[in-house]
Amino acid sequence: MRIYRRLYRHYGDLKWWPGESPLEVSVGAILTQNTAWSNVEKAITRLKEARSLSVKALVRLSHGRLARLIKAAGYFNVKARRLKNFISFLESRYGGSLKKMLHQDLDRLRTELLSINGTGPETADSILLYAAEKPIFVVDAYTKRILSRHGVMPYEKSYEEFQKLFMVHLPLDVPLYNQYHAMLVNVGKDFCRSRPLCASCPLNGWRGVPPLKAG
DNA sequence: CACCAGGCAAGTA
DNA sequence: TACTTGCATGGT
Repeated sequence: MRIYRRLYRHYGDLKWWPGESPLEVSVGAILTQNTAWSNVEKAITRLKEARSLSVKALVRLSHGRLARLIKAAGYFNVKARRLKNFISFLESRYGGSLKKMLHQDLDRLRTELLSINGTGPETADSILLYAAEKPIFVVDAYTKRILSRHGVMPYEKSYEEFQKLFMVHLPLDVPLYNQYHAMLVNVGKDFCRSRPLCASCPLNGWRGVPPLKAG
């Protein structure tokens, strides 16, 4: 896509990575559901301080203790349950080996992840791309907002429709999808927060769509 | 003070 | 199938 090149000219290589290990990436993917990443970082930090960012520790933790540790990420009761669901699946099906679980082929792993209660399409694809390094495009709120705003696809189209749009126009390439997603998140943060910022968005003029005007 | 942030599942009609 | 609602903290 030409949008990619336009964004690349603006940002250059980002080499974005939302975690230091596959487990940290997976935990972060669940914690960031409808939540600012800055709050997720606080929760991850608490988990590390408590030496609890490991499969064994997470299995051992009670719901209440886990919920307290991740409090800063919001929805802590829901997310504690979802983390437990993920870890329980890992324990029972793979003896706690995340590596083994992530080693499968993309389609099987995606189906498995989606079968876990609390892991929807975006969470599953984040784990697939960033933890398992499988070539799947991650669609998030920024992606839908930015593409619909610039007249590429209506906002109400499904997750899979947005995902297909990227994947039929681009090669299956992990670093490419990583870079593209990172750039879209940055566009969202850098230019979609207010109208004055919007005016300098690198995508303005795409398909003739002008920046938003005041009023 | 109000509003929003890198979703998802469960309930309702 | 297609809405609607609950979940919750921290930043602006």
